[in-house]
Amino acid sequence: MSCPCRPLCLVPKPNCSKPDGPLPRHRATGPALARQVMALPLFDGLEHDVLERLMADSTALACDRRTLLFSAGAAADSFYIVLDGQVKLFALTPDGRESIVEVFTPVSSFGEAAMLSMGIFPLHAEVIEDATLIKVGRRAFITTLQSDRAVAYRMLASLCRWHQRLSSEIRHLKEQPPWQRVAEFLLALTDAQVGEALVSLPFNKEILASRVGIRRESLSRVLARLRDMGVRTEGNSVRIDDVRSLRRLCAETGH
Amino acid sequence: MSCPCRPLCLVPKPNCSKPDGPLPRHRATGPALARQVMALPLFDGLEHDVLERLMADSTALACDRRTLLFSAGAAADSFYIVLDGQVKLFALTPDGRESIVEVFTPVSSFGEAAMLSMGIFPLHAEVIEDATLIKVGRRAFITTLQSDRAVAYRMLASLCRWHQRLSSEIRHLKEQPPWQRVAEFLLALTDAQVGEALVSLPFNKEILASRVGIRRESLSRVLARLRDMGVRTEGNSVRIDDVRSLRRLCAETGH
DNA sequence: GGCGCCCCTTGACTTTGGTCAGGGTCAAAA
DNA sequence: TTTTGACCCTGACCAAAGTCAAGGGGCGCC
Repeated sequence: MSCPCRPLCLVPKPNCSKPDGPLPRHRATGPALARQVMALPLFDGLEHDVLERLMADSTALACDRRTLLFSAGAAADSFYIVLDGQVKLFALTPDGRESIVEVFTPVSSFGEAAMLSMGIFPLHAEVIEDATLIKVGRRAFITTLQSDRAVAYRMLASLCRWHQRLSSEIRHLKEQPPWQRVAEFLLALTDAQVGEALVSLPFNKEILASRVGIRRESLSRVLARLRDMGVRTEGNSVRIDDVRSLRRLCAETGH
Repeated sequence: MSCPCRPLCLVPKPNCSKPDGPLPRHRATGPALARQVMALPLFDGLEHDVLERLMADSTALACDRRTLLFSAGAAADSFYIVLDGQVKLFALTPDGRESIVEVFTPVSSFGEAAMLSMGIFPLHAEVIEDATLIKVGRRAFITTLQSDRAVAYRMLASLCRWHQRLSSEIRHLKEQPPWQRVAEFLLALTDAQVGEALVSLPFNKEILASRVGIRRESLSRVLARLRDMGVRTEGNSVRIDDVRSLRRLCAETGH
């Protein structure tokens, strides 16, 4: 579960000759892994040895589906990086239903906010697809922050971007009807600007419904209605006949 | 519009004998103003001279209602602190309606996120109640960030808290029916935990409706329904008969 | 095969929020 | 005084999402 030489040696220095300790269930190791972690907006451009030190105080976790990482109210003394698999952050409504706030896919991180502000997780986190995670402790992280002021600045920018994403989601929830939110979600899965696109849903429909803020029955109906607009969905693969025209439809009046 | 001695001399050092330059339309000046600015979570605990330097490169603005501070797409090379009055951040839907994302009241700040991430404002900002603002330039701010690493850390924490607020709002939008969102909004206006409470709405019903994501007609109906639950509203003052029981109602099933 | 489980879909019905139109109150302007 | 405009409420109607119930298809397992 951990690297042979250190708690977690993800970032061998260029001249390191030791064989990379493979992480369970995750294909990338050593340099490839390092490249992935450094691809996180959070750590983008971080110096090699700073990252090395950070990772040395972290642990890698291999978690099965349905593992509960933490519950709301738990002390947040670390945050997580998703290398593989998926993790959902959700709340429980008083009547026992769960509402999914976010789903994290590789490569992304979550929990920094809770860790740095209140020190308490406000939501529950559960692995929904067998996952490989890195757990980064608060102390190590703060040390890193202080060792290099560029890190703090970069992290600030990264949080700001995230902030924008959240506030645009609020906008969408308020001003778009559900079918447009679904359509935009699908469109976000492809880079294509024109013509046809074939995308595959990153998770099942129950979760997708929760992400766009409707029930799964409504999602079914929405997808049925979208069929008339050239969105054919079978299983978890979706073919969009004309990306451009769908985008136009989404941009039109929420009415 | 600006302080007599400097672009903006909000923070006279203790031994400064110059008279405080009064800001138009804003009661607090000099030390009182400094106290207000330092009350911002963003600047909480900032050293006196650091703040002084920051403010020296800022400008104070007295803006009338309906002033457009910036439009979506404009270059974000500064952010704003609200000392007095109110500013709304909103988007325009394709059919010309506006949806308000946030309303800022004293003392708070906005625009940091846009400034630090993309450098472009994603929303429009308009003064909705005659306001006194401080406009802080990017360069000065970044200098401050770098001069004191504690600032960066504090700002990180502050952004994280904000992040939590946003993500809890997303939760509410998804899992609560409008009447609960309205009720929670009202409850957030009082500190009382039990018994009766008398609150006054910080802005008119049109804006309130937009904040909770419904139309003003719906808000009227919601307020009418809330009357049966002991929420009497006349004008912009609202009396809640039993805070405790209303809170309980809100916590119950969104169903 | 037969069974149960999971995921998804569909239909019938109910509830609710949006839309449109009308009207009321109040205060400032003409 | 009347007029105007800002703000708010209400009713009638409609479209859409939630709810409840039923059922289909795929898949692993005994």
